[in-house]
Amino acid sequence: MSMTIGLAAEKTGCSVATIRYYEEIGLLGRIGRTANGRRTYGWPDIGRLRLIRRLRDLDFGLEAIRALVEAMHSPDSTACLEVRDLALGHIAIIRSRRAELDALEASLTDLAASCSDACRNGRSPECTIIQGMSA
Amino acid sequence: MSMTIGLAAEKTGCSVATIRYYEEIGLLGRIGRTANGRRTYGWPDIGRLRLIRRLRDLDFGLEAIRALVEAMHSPDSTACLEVRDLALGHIAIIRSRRAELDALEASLTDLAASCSDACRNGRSPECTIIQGMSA
DNA sequence: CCTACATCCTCAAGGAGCTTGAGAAGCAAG
DNA sequence: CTTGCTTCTCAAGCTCCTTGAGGATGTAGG
Repeated sequence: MSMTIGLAAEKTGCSVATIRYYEEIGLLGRIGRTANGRRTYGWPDIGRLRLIRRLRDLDFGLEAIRALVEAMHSPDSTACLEVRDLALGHIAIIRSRRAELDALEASLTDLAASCSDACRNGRSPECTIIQGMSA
Repeated sequence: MSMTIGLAAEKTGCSVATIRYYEEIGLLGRIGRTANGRRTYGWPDIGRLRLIRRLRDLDFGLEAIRALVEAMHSPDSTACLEVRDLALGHIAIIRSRRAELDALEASLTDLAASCSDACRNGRSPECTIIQGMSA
């Protein structure tokens, strides 16, 4: 029923060090200890870690996760709906990031093309990069 | 001809602190000083800063930028072609990142939808999130 | 029972790319 | 002269962990 940190790491996909870190910053609540001071994890802990891991995979920040986890432990919680709203908000962020990436790709493509054109034979004064240096 | 750091910041779009940081990590080479120890920037410095800034906007890492900047100062340099190759390599990275974002968005959309379905009236045991907690 | 070796513990620092702050000094304008 | 902006030098903080040192414990094999 109660596992060592290594086992918990296996079951959750978090590294041992990461689990300790999450505890340190207060994401896990109280974690039990054996007589000799080793951490012990039960199923609720595993579930919590898995949830955290999933939300991290979804690119939520630790503060957002902390808020959610806390919401889930308050009795009158509508945590589920909160999660949904956070997810929806997050989608907006992702879309704008993707737009940035698209712009980035276009710029880089241009850059590479102009380099190829101008610098076919090595360094050229026409090169956009070199221009950036001196302008 | 020679500007204060504040002016340089204005002209390059880097913050004052960032410019000092770039100097500290050796991206700028030698920066002049006035008699009382204030930094002075000439046009070549401005150009170099602008280039760095542009490459950062394009999401190049500082180490890559350092390599490029150094290449540009070596006499036999084909820096321009190097930049082009780096740009091309970078495009690949960007594409894979965008793919990740796409997957992320899909997951979040699913998540939000399942929340909406299951938790229309507040917390529900069916909710994927709540399941994550206890499973 | 003894010896490896794996796992655990607690600090502490590192990494990327800056930002922010403290505390002090200089410079220009009113 | 005073006010207020800019500059200076450290130094620490941010995010999210990872890596390492140094030491104690648990487990398996001989």
